[in-house]
Amino acid sequence: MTTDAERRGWTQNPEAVKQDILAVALEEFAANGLSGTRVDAIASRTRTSKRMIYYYFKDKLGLYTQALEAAYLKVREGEASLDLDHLPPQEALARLVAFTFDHHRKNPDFIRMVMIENIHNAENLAESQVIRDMNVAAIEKLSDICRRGQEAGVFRDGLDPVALHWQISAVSFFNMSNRPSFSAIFGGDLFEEAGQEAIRQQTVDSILAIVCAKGAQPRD
Amino acid sequence: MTTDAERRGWTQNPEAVKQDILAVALEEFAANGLSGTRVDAIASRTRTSKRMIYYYFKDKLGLYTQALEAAYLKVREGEASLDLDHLPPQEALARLVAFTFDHHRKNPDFIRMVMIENIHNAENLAESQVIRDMNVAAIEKLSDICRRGQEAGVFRDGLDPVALHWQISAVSFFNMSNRPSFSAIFGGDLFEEAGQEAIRQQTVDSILAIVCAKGAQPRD
DNA sequence: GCCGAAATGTACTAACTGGATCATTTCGTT
DNA sequence: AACGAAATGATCCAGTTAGTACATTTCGGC
Repeated sequence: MTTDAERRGWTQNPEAVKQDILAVALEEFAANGLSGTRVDAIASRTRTSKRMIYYYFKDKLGLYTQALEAAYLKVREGEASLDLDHLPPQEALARLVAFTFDHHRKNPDFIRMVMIENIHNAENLAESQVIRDMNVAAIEKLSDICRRGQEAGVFRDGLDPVALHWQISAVSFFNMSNRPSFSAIFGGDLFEEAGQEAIRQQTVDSILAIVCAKGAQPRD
Repeated sequence: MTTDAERRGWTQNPEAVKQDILAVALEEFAANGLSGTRVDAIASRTRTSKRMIYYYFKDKLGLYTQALEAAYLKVREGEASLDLDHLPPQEALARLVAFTFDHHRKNPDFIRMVMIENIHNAENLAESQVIRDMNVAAIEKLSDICRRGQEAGVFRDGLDPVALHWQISAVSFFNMSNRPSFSAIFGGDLFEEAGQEAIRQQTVDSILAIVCAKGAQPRD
């Protein structure tokens, strides 16, 4: 099927142009970093021109910021599907950890954007109210599980959901972010499928271990 | 005291010049990334000139590579002081984890260099035999503890020292690398002194939990 | 004290790169 | 169908930056 754009020179289509640019920009920034990315490189991979980048996104940093938001948005959308309310607390937590681990694996561009943003001290991320809101919401699932676990007496008191989230994120994130250096040094075994399953299980176990009340049953 | 260099124009001092350049380069690369760093910026902070950078390090990438090696060297030197052989396995492991956690905190430049290197898929790191050797040696302490723990019957069988090291590194590294984004989103409480002690303890606990043999005493 | 290689300083350049300018086309509204 | 705002294309430019050419100084060995 030939679109209008192909038949004639071009058609006005602001939204599609914006999305086209944004998608390419995300890939380029994720691949090359902020200063490493060339605006011309983005433009040339686009169906439109550099002119439009500046028209819609003001400047390189504006484009980068929106690409960052797009990355967060995409990843948080993928999390929404997870429903754990019907599971007992231990099982729910185990699922959440395993899911988080896998979810990070499936979103390398997101990981790289966050890495890059951290290199820049999260200065752009800090400006984005959108991103803060998304993430604070993301921790509610975990808080909920903690509360249920404590009410059921299977989790210990004094749990800090943020600290738990911190640890879950740490391993899930590091697994992707430092894969190149880690496997360059220690070999790639851990990043084969079998290795990944092992460290995912190890992660689940270690998280469950620190939340479980003394004397409570280990699950399974 | 006035040195010869100050009295007259300058003195030949290859080694000092090299080290001067390298120290500044490490700071600049750690702060700004590979493509974000300006060779002129390094040169101007040096007691010497850009000319010497190219004289001793060939090009920007050569300088970067050596700065990376210097960062690794410095951090691995700091680890050598740790002696755990006289401690019982559980205690030794707890100490190693806590030490690793703190050691990462004390070396932000190293963290940032590794982050940057991972952005570049560890391509330069992979080339460096020096770095690989250093790191493989670093895991021996851990292997040793595992072996002792298993012989004493307090650690479970089938431990993988590399997987353990992976998890210890993950939290210790993430604690520094993602601090900007994490605290932008969730606030900085975890990175105050009290918060850091809490998550360090949480890390120690979670590692001990996954190595301990079923039914073995929790330490303390 | 002199000679040559190593070390250093100064000035320059060619290429790159973010961004701007100018001109043109589309298309909803009237 | 004409008008004006929005959207797009084609070029250009000024500042930056990695890297170099050329000249000079130091200093150990003889």
